[in-house]
Amino acid sequence: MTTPATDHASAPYHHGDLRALLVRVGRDMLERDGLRGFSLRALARAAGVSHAAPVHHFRNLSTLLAACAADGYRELSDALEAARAAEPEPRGTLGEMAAVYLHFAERHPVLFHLMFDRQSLAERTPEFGAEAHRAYELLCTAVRAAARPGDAAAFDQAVNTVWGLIHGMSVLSIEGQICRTSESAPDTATMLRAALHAVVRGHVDPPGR
Amino acid sequence: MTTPATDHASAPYHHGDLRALLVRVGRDMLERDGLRGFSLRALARAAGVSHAAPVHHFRNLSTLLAACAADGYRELSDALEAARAAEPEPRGTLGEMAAVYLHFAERHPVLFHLMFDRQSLAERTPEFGAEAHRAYELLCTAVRAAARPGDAAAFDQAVNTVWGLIHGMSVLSIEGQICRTSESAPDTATMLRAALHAVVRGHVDPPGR
DNA sequence: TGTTGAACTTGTCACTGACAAGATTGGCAT
DNA sequence: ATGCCAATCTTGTCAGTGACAAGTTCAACA
Repeated sequence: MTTPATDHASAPYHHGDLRALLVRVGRDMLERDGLRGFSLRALARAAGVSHAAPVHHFRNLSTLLAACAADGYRELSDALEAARAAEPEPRGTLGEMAAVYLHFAERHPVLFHLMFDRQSLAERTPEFGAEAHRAYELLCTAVRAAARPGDAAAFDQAVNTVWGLIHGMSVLSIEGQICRTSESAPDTATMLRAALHAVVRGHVDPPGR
Repeated sequence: MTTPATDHASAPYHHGDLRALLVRVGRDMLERDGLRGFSLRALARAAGVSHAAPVHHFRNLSTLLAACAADGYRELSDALEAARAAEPEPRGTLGEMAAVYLHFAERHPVLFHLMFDRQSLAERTPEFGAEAHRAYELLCTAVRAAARPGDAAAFDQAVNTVWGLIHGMSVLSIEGQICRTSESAPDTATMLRAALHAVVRGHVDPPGR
Protein backbone atom coordinates (compact mmCIF):
# COMPACT_ATOMS: atom_id res chain seq x y z
CA MET A 1 0.00 0.00 0.00
CA THR A 2 1.25 3.43 -0.85
CA THR A 3 2.07 5.68 2.03
CA PRO A 4 -0.68 8.30 2.30
CA ALA A 5 1.69 11.18 1.68
CA THR A 6 1.33 12.80 5.06
CA ASP A 7 4.43 14.89 4.91
CA HIS A 8 6.80 13.76 7.60
CA ALA A 9 7.28 15.95 10.59
CA SER A 10 5.00 15.80 13.60
CA ALA A 11 4.88 12.11 14.46
CA PRO A 12 4.91 9.90 11.39
CA TYR A 13 4.69 6.43 12.83
CA HIS A 14 3.05 3.80 10.78
CA HIS A 15 0.52 5.94 9.10
CA GLY A 16 1.74 9.46 9.59
CA ASP A 17 -0.13 11.71 11.96
CA LEU A 18 -3.37 9.78 12.01
CA ARG A 19 -4.75 11.74 14.93
CA ALA A 20 -4.59 15.05 13.07
CA LEU A 21 -5.94 13.39 9.93
CA LEU A 22 -8.92 12.03 11.82
CA VAL A 23 -9.77 15.42 13.27
CA ARG A 24 -9.50 17.02 9.85
CA VAL A 25 -11.57 14.38 8.06
CA GLY A 26 -13.98 14.28 11.01
CA ARG A 27 -14.64 18.00 10.77
CA ASP A 28 -15.25 17.66 7.04
CA MET A 29 -17.70 14.83 7.60
CA LEU A 30 -19.48 16.72 10.36
CA GLU A 31 -20.07 19.76 8.19
CA ARG A 32 -21.13 17.67 5.22
CA ASP A 33 -23.41 15.10 6.85
CA GLY A 34 -24.20 16.45 10.32
CA LEU A 35 -23.95 14.81 13.68
CA ARG A 36 -26.54 12.08 13.39
CA GLY A 37 -24.90 10.20 10.55
CA PHE A 38 -21.50 10.58 12.16
CA SER A 39 -19.78 7.26 12.78
CA LEU A 40 -16.37 6.19 13.95
CA ARG A 41 -16.30 3.51 11.30
CA ALA A 42 -17.31 5.84 8.50
CA LEU A 43 -14.58 8.17 9.66
CA ALA A 44 -12.03 5.37 9.65
CA ARG A 45 -13.13 4.41 6.15
CA ALA A 46 -12.79 7.99 4.93
CA ALA A 47 -9.32 8.16 6.45
CA GLY A 48 -8.34 4.87 4.83
CA VAL A 49 -7.63 2.93 8.01
CA SER A 50 -9.24 -0.03 9.68
CA HIS A 51 -12.42 0.43 11.66
CA ALA A 52 -10.67 0.20 15.02
CA ALA A 53 -7.65 2.37 14.32
CA PRO A 54 -9.16 5.58 15.74
CA VAL A 55 -9.45 3.95 19.15
CA HIS A 56 -5.70 4.33 19.62
CA HIS A 57 -6.07 8.10 19.43
CA PHE A 58 -9.53 8.64 20.85
CA ARG A 59 -10.91 6.57 23.66
CA ASN A 60 -14.39 6.73 22.21
CA LEU A 61 -16.67 8.74 19.98
CA SER A 62 -17.23 11.48 22.55
CA THR A 63 -13.51 12.05 22.89
CA LEU A 64 -13.17 12.35 19.14
CA LEU A 65 -16.00 14.87 19.01
CA ALA A 66 -14.36 16.79 21.82
CA ALA A 67 -11.14 16.88 19.82
CA CYS A 68 -12.99 18.27 16.79
CA ALA A 69 -14.67 20.86 19.00
CA ALA A 70 -11.33 21.78 20.57
CA ASP A 71 -9.91 22.20 17.08
CA GLY A 72 -12.80 24.53 16.32
CA TYR A 73 -12.12 26.59 19.44
CA ARG A 74 -8.47 26.81 18.49
CA GLU A 75 -9.41 28.12 15.05
CA LEU A 76 -11.90 30.56 16.56
CA SER A 77 -9.42 31.80 19.15
CA ASP A 78 -6.78 32.35 16.50
CA ALA A 79 -9.26 34.35 14.45
CA LEU A 80 -10.24 36.43 17.49
CA GLU A 81 -6.59 37.18 18.18
CA ALA A 82 -6.08 38.21 14.58
CA ALA A 83 -9.10 40.50 14.84
CA ARG A 84 -7.65 42.20 17.89
CA ALA A 85 -4.32 42.65 16.16
CA ALA A 86 -5.98 44.14 13.09
CA GLU A 87 -8.13 46.59 15.06
CA PRO A 88 -6.53 47.51 18.41
CA GLU A 89 -8.96 50.32 19.32
CA PRO A 90 -11.21 48.80 22.07
CA ARG A 91 -14.66 49.40 20.55
CA GLY A 92 -13.32 48.46 17.15
CA THR A 93 -11.81 45.27 18.57
CA LEU A 94 -15.15 44.20 19.97
CA GLY A 95 -16.94 44.83 16.69
CA GLU A 96 -14.29 42.94 14.74
CA MET A 97 -14.41 40.03 17.17
CA ALA A 98 -18.18 39.86 16.82
CA ALA A 99 -17.86 39.76 13.04
CA VAL A 100 -15.23 37.03 13.29
CA TYR A 101 -17.40 35.01 15.66
CA LEU A 102 -20.40 35.32 13.36
CA HIS A 103 -18.35 34.42 10.34
CA PHE A 104 -16.94 31.34 12.04
CA ALA A 105 -20.43 30.16 12.95
CA GLU A 106 -21.69 30.67 9.41
CA ARG A 107 -18.78 28.76 7.90
CA HIS A 108 -18.89 25.87 10.40
CA PRO A 109 -22.51 25.58 11.53
CA VAL A 110 -22.45 21.96 12.66
CA LEU A 111 -19.16 22.26 14.51
CA PHE A 112 -20.32 25.51 16.08
CA HIS A 113 -23.44 23.82 17.34
CA LEU A 114 -21.36 20.95 18.69
CA MET A 115 -18.96 23.29 20.47
CA PHE A 116 -21.83 24.54 22.60
CA ASP A 117 -23.44 21.21 23.39
CA ARG A 118 -22.47 20.00 26.82
CA GLN A 119 -24.40 16.79 26.25
CA SER A 120 -22.52 15.67 23.16
CA LEU A 121 -19.25 16.64 24.80
CA ALA A 122 -19.74 14.78 28.06
CA GLU A 123 -16.11 13.72 27.89
CA ARG A 124 -14.24 16.99 28.04
CA THR A 125 -10.58 16.76 27.24
CA PRO A 126 -8.07 19.16 28.84
CA GLU A 127 -7.35 20.35 25.32
CA PHE A 128 -10.99 21.30 24.86
CA GLY A 129 -11.12 23.17 28.14
CA ALA A 130 -7.93 25.08 27.38
CA GLU A 131 -8.99 26.21 23.91
CA ALA A 132 -12.51 27.14 25.01
CA HIS A 133 -11.07 29.13 27.90
CA ARG A 134 -8.72 30.93 25.56
CA ALA A 135 -11.58 32.15 23.38
CA TYR A 136 -13.50 33.18 26.45
CA GLU A 137 -10.61 35.16 27.89
CA LEU A 138 -10.06 36.96 24.61
CA LEU A 139 -13.67 38.08 24.63
CA CYS A 140 -13.59 39.08 28.30
CA THR A 141 -10.49 41.19 27.79
CA ALA A 142 -12.04 42.93 24.82
CA VAL A 143 -15.21 43.68 26.79
CA ARG A 144 -13.23 45.02 29.72
CA ALA A 145 -11.32 47.33 27.39
CA ALA A 146 -14.41 48.52 25.51
CA ALA A 147 -16.68 49.17 28.47
CA ARG A 148 -16.09 52.12 30.73
CA PRO A 149 -14.58 50.99 34.05
CA GLY A 150 -17.21 49.90 36.54
CA ASP A 151 -17.63 47.53 39.43
CA ALA A 152 -17.48 43.77 39.10
CA ALA A 153 -21.25 43.45 38.76
CA ALA A 154 -21.27 45.86 35.83
CA PHE A 155 -18.49 43.87 34.22
CA ASP A 156 -20.44 40.63 34.63
CA GLN A 157 -23.45 42.29 33.07
CA ALA A 158 -21.38 43.55 30.14
CA VAL A 159 -19.64 40.27 29.42
CA ASN A 160 -22.78 38.20 29.60
CA THR A 161 -24.89 40.45 27.43
CA VAL A 162 -22.16 41.05 24.86
CA TRP A 163 -21.33 37.38 24.50
CA GLY A 164 -24.99 36.44 24.63
CA LEU A 165 -25.81 38.87 21.86
CA ILE A 166 -22.96 37.74 19.65
CA HIS A 167 -23.67 34.08 20.22
CA GLY A 168 -27.43 34.42 19.85
CA MET A 169 -27.29 36.28 16.57
CA SER A 170 -24.76 33.75 15.28
CA VAL A 171 -27.16 30.92 16.08
CA LEU A 172 -30.06 32.72 14.42
CA SER A 173 -27.93 33.32 11.35
CA ILE A 174 -26.99 29.66 11.11
CA GLU A 175 -30.58 28.58 11.49
CA GLY A 176 -31.70 30.98 8.77
CA GLN A 177 -33.84 32.81 11.30
CA ILE A 178 -32.50 36.30 10.71
CA CYS A 179 -35.52 38.44 9.93
CA ARG A 180 -35.31 40.46 6.71
CA THR A 181 -38.58 42.10 5.85
CA SER A 182 -36.78 45.09 4.38
CA GLU A 183 -34.48 45.13 1.39
CA SER A 184 -32.62 48.06 2.91
CA ALA A 185 -31.85 46.25 6.17
CA PRO A 186 -28.10 45.99 6.72
CA ASP A 187 -26.38 42.62 6.78
CA THR A 188 -26.22 40.55 9.94
CA ALA A 189 -22.74 41.66 10.96
CA THR A 190 -23.72 45.31 10.73
CA MET A 191 -26.84 44.71 12.80
CA LEU A 192 -24.72 42.92 15.36
CA ARG A 193 -22.23 45.79 15.58
CA ALA A 194 -25.00 48.32 16.09
CA ALA A 195 -26.61 46.23 18.81
CA LEU A 196 -23.24 45.84 20.53
CA HIS A 197 -22.92 49.61 20.66
CA ALA A 198 -26.29 49.87 22.34
CA VAL A 199 -25.45 47.17 24.86
CA VAL A 200 -22.03 48.53 25.73
CA ARG A 201 -23.49 52.00 26.19
CA GLY A 202 -26.47 50.66 28.08
CA HIS A 203 -24.53 48.79 30.68
CA VAL A 204 -22.87 51.91 32.07
CA ASP A 205 -26.08 53.94 32.22
CA PRO A 206 -28.40 52.83 34.98
CA PRO A 207 -30.91 50.64 33.16
CA GLY A 208 -33.93 52.81 32.68
CA ARG A 209 -35.23 53.14 36.18
CA MET B 1 -56.29 20.29 27.10
CA THR B 2 -58.43 19.61 24.07
CA THR B 3 -58.73 16.25 22.42
CA PRO B 4 -56.42 15.72 19.44
CA ALA B 5 -57.73 17.05 16.17
CA THR B 6 -57.71 13.76 14.30
CA ASP B 7 -61.04 12.23 15.18
CA HIS B 8 -60.46 8.67 14.07
CA ALA B 9 -57.09 8.39 15.77
CA SER B 10 -57.88 10.09 19.03
CA ALA B 11 -59.59 7.21 20.79
CA PRO B 12 -57.32 4.81 22.67
CA TYR B 13 -56.63 1.87 20.42
CA HIS B 14 -54.66 -1.08 21.58
CA HIS B 15 -52.35 0.72 23.85
CA GLY B 16 -53.98 4.05 24.49
CA ASP B 17 -52.44 7.11 22.90
CA LEU B 18 -49.02 5.67 22.22
CA ARG B 19 -47.93 8.62 20.12
CA ALA B 20 -48.36 11.09 22.98
CA LEU B 21 -46.78 8.63 25.39
CA LEU B 22 -43.72 8.27 23.17
CA VAL B 23 -43.27 12.02 22.94
CA ARG B 24 -43.59 12.36 26.70
CA VAL B 25 -41.22 9.50 27.51
CA GLY B 26 -38.91 10.63 24.72
CA ARG B 27 -38.61 14.10 26.20
CA ASP B 28 -37.87 12.59 29.60
CA MET B 29 -35.16 10.38 28.15
CA LEU B 30 -33.66 13.24 26.19
CA GLU B 31 -33.33 15.43 29.25
CA ARG B 32 -31.97 12.60 31.36
CA ASP B 33 -29.50 10.98 28.97
CA GLY B 34 -28.95 13.48 26.17
CA LEU B 35 -29.12 13.04 22.44
CA ARG B 36 -26.28 10.65 21.81
CA GLY B 37 -27.63 7.79 23.86
CA PHE B 38 -31.09 8.32 22.47
CA SER B 39 -32.47 5.24 20.76
CA LEU B 40 -35.79 4.27 19.24
CA ARG B 41 -35.54 0.86 20.86
CA ALA B 42 -34.68 2.21 24.28
CA LEU B 43 -37.65 4.51 23.96
CA ALA B 44 -39.91 1.62 23.01
CA ARG B 45 -38.63 -0.33 26.01
CA ALA B 46 -39.27 2.58 28.34
CA ALA B 47 -42.78 2.89 26.95
CA GLY B 48 -43.37 -0.84 27.38
CA VAL B 49 -43.96 -1.65 23.73
CA SER B 50 -42.10 -3.69 21.16
CA HIS B 51 -39.06 -2.27 19.45
CA ALA B 52 -40.89 -1.54 16.20
CA ALA B 53 -44.10 -0.07 17.60
CA PRO B 54 -42.96 3.58 17.30
CA VAL B 55 -42.63 3.20 13.53
CA HIS B 56 -46.42 3.32 13.21
CA HIS B 57 -46.41 6.83 14.66
CA PHE B 58 -43.05 8.17 13.51
CA ARG B 59 -41.55 7.31 10.16
CA ASN B 60 -38.06 7.34 11.63
CA LEU B 61 -35.92 8.70 14.42
CA SER B 62 -35.70 12.19 12.93
CA THR B 63 -39.46 12.45 12.77
CA LEU B 64 -39.73 11.45 16.40
CA LEU B 65 -37.16 14.05 17.40
CA ALA B 66 -39.05 16.62 15.36
CA ALA B 67 -42.22 15.70 17.26
CA CYS B 68 -40.44 16.18 20.58
CA ALA B 69 -39.09 19.52 19.39
CA ALA B 70 -42.54 20.56 18.19
CA ASP B 71 -43.92 19.64 21.60
CA GLY B 72 -41.26 21.86 23.12
CA TYR B 73 -42.22 24.77 20.85
CA ARG B 74 -45.85 24.27 21.79
CA GLU B 75 -44.97 24.46 25.47
CA LEU B 76 -42.78 27.50 24.89
CA SER B 77 -45.42 29.27 22.83
CA ASP B 78 -48.05 28.62 25.48
CA ALA B 79 -45.75 30.07 28.12
CA LEU B 80 -45.05 33.13 25.96
CA GLU B 81 -48.77 33.70 25.51
CA ALA B 82 -49.31 33.40 29.24
CA ALA B 83 -46.54 35.94 29.80
CA ARG B 84 -48.22 38.41 27.48
CA ALA B 85 -51.54 37.91 29.22
CA ALA B 86 -49.98 38.45 32.63
CA GLU B 87 -48.14 41.62 31.60
CA PRO B 88 -49.88 43.45 28.75
CA GLU B 89 -47.77 46.61 28.85
CA PRO B 90 -45.43 46.35 25.80
CA ARG B 91 -42.02 46.74 27.48
CA GLY B 92 -43.20 44.58 30.35
CA THR B 93 -44.41 41.92 27.92
CA LEU B 94 -41.01 41.73 26.28
CA GLY B 95 -39.22 41.39 29.62
CA GLU B 96 -41.63 38.71 30.78
CA MET B 97 -41.26 36.81 27.52
CA ALA B 98 -37.49 36.93 27.85
CA ALA B 99 -37.72 35.53 31.37
CA VAL B 100 -40.06 32.78 30.19
CA TYR B 101 -37.74 31.92 27.30
CA LEU B 102 -34.74 31.75 29.61
CA HIS B 103 -36.63 29.68 32.14
CA PHE B 104 -37.75 27.22 29.49
CA ALA B 105 -34.17 26.78 28.27
CA GLU B 106 -32.90 26.20 31.80
CA ARG B 107 -35.55 23.60 32.54
CA HIS B 108 -35.20 21.74 29.22
CA PRO B 109 -31.61 22.24 28.11
CA VAL B 110 -31.31 19.22 25.82
CA LEU B 111 -34.66 19.78 24.16
CA PHE B 112 -33.88 23.47 23.76
CA HIS B 113 -30.63 22.61 22.04
CA LEU B 114 -32.44 20.17 19.80
CA MET B 115 -35.10 22.72 18.86
CA PHE B 116 -32.41 24.88 17.31
CA ASP B 117 -30.48 22.21 15.48
CA ARG B 118 -31.38 22.12 11.82
CA GLN B 119 -29.13 19.12 11.33
CA SER B 120 -30.83 16.85 13.83
CA LEU B 121 -34.22 17.97 12.55
CA ALA B 122 -33.60 17.36 8.88
CA GLU B 123 -37.13 15.97 8.64
CA ARG B 124 -39.32 18.89 9.58
CA THR B 125 -42.91 18.01 10.19
CA PRO B 126 -45.68 20.53 9.46
CA GLU B 127 -46.45 20.40 13.17
CA PHE B 128 -42.91 21.50 13.96
CA GLY B 129 -43.04 24.36 11.50
CA ALA B 130 -46.37 25.57 12.82
CA GLU B 131 -45.38 25.58 16.48
CA ALA B 132 -42.00 27.18 15.80
CA HIS B 133 -43.67 29.86 13.73
CA ARG B 134 -46.16 30.51 16.50
CA ALA B 135 -43.39 31.22 19.01
CA TYR B 136 -41.64 33.42 16.47
CA GLU B 137 -44.76 35.46 15.74
CA LEU B 138 -45.42 35.99 19.43
CA LEU B 139 -41.95 37.42 19.84
CA CYS B 140 -42.19 39.58 16.71
CA THR B 141 -45.47 41.05 17.85
CA ALA B 142 -44.05 41.85 21.25
CA VAL B 143 -41.02 43.54 19.70
CA ARG B 144 -43.18 45.57 17.36
CA ALA B 145 -45.26 46.75 20.30
CA ALA B 146 -42.29 47.55 22.52
CA ALA B 147 -40.13 49.39 20.00
CA ARG B 148 -41.06 52.86 18.85
CA PRO B 149 -42.49 52.77 15.33
CA GLY B 150 -39.82 52.87 12.66
CA ASP B 151 -39.25 51.64 9.13
CA ALA B 152 -38.99 47.99 8.17
CA ALA B 153 -35.20 47.96 8.44
CA ALA B 154 -35.37 49.24 12.02
CA PHE B 155 -37.91 46.54 12.81
CA ASP B 156 -35.66 43.85 11.37
CA GLN B 157 -32.80 45.21 13.44
CA ALA B 158 -34.94 45.19 16.59
CA VAL B 159 -36.32 41.68 16.14
CA ASN B 160 -32.97 40.13 15.32
CA THR B 161 -31.08 41.74 18.16
CA VAL B 162 -33.81 41.14 20.74
CA TRP B 163 -34.25 37.51 19.83
CA GLY B 164 -30.51 37.04 19.46
CA LEU B 165 -29.89 38.49 22.89
CA ILE B 166 -32.58 36.38 24.54
CA HIS B 167 -31.50 33.23 22.79
CA GLY B 168 -27.80 33.80 23.32
CA MET B 169 -28.05 34.43 27.02
CA SER B 170 -30.29 31.37 27.35
CA VAL B 171 -27.63 29.24 25.69
CA LEU B 172 -24.90 30.67 27.91
CA SER B 173 -27.01 29.97 30.96
CA ILE B 174 -27.58 26.36 29.94
CA GLU B 175 -23.90 25.86 29.28
CA GLY B 176 -22.98 27.29 32.67
CA GLN B 177 -21.10 30.09 30.94
CA ILE B 178 -22.78 33.02 32.65
CA CYS B 179 -19.98 35.07 34.17
CA ARG B 180 -20.37 35.85 37.88
CA THR B 181 -17.25 37.42 39.28
CA SER B 182 -19.32 39.56 41.65
CA GLU B 183 -21.54 38.37 44.46
CA SER B 184 -23.72 41.41 43.96
CA ALA B 185 -24.36 40.74 40.28
CA PRO B 186 -28.06 40.27 39.59
CA ASP B 187 -29.43 36.96 38.36
CA THR B 188 -29.42 36.08 34.69
CA ALA B 189 -33.04 37.10 34.04
CA THR B 190 -32.41 40.55 35.51
CA MET B 191 -29.30 41.00 33.41
CA LEU B 192 -31.27 39.97 30.36
CA ARG B 193 -34.05 42.47 31.08
CA ALA B 194 -31.56 45.30 31.51
CA ALA B 195 -29.79 44.43 28.26
CA LEU B 196 -33.14 44.29 26.45
CA HIS B 197 -33.88 47.82 27.59
CA ALA B 198 -30.57 48.99 26.18
CA VAL B 199 -31.17 47.23 22.87
CA VAL B 200 -34.74 48.47 22.45
CA ARG B 201 -33.61 52.00 23.22
CA GLY B 202 -30.55 51.69 21.03
CA HIS B 203 -32.37 50.64 17.91
CA VAL B 204 -34.37 53.85 17.68
CA ASP B 205 -31.37 56.09 18.11
CA PRO B 206 -29.16 56.20 15.06
CA PRO B 207 -26.43 53.68 15.87
CA GLY B 208 -23.68 55.60 14.10
CA ARG B 209 -23.09 58.29 16.69
C1' DT C 1 -71.20 -11.77 11.86
C1' DG C 2 -67.57 -11.33 9.22
C1' DT C 3 -64.37 -8.09 7.06
C1' DT C 4 -61.25 -4.39 7.14
C1' DG C 5 -57.32 -1.89 8.35
C1' DA C 6 -54.78 0.50 11.85
C1' DA C 7 -51.96 -0.68 15.85
C1' DC C 8 -48.75 -3.70 17.45
C1' DT C 9 -45.39 -7.89 17.43
C1' DT C 10 -41.79 -10.87 15.80
C1' DG C 11 -38.03 -11.71 12.83
C1' DT C 12 -34.27 -10.21 10.15
C1' DC C 13 -30.37 -7.50 7.98
C1' DA C 14 -26.61 -4.38 7.57
C1' DC C 15 -24.28 -1.27 10.40
C1' DT C 16 -22.30 0.66 14.70
C1' DG C 17 -19.40 1.21 19.16
C1' DA C 18 -16.62 -1.26 21.99
C1' DC C 19 -13.50 -4.66 23.22
C1' DA C 20 -9.88 -8.41 22.71
C1' DA C 21 -6.16 -10.45 20.59
C1' DG C 22 -2.87 -10.71 16.94
C1' DA C 23 0.33 -8.36 13.52
C1' DT C 24 3.50 -4.59 12.08
C1' DT C 25 7.14 -1.39 12.86
C1' DG C 26 10.18 2.08 14.68
C1' DG C 27 13.08 3.05 18.86
C1' DC C 28 16.39 1.54 22.15
C1' DA C 29 19.26 -1.03 25.47
C1' DT C 30 22.50 -4.49 25.14
C1' DA D 1 23.91 -5.74 14.80
C1' DT D 2 20.52 -8.20 17.78
C1' DG D 3 16.53 -8.67 20.03
C1' DC D 4 13.13 -6.87 22.99
C1' DC D 5 9.56 -3.32 23.75
C1' DA D 6 5.76 -0.47 23.15
C1' DA D 7 3.03 2.23 20.27
C1' DT D 8 0.36 1.72 16.13
C1' DC D 9 -2.68 -0.59 13.34
C1' DT D 10 -5.51 -4.88 11.85
C1' DT D 11 -8.75 -8.60 12.25
C1' DG D 12 -12.39 -10.78 14.67
C1' DT D 13 -16.28 -10.65 17.54
C1' DC D 14 -20.43 -9.17 20.35
C1' DA D 15 -24.49 -6.81 21.80
C1' DG D 16 -27.24 -3.02 20.43
C1' DT D 17 -29.40 -0.11 16.74
C1' DG D 18 -32.41 1.66 12.65
C1' DA D 19 -35.08 0.07 9.16
C1' DC D 20 -37.85 -3.01 6.82
C1' DA D 21 -41.02 -7.15 6.00
C1' DA D 22 -44.38 -10.24 7.37
C1' DG D 23 -47.46 -11.97 10.74
C1' DT D 24 -50.95 -11.05 14.75
C1' DT D 25 -54.48 -8.57 17.47
C1' DC D 26 -58.57 -6.04 17.82
C1' DA D 27 -61.90 -1.99 17.56
C1' DA D 28 -65.10 -0.19 14.10
C1' DC D 29 -68.46 -0.90 10.91
C1' DA D 30 -71.26 -2.72 7.05
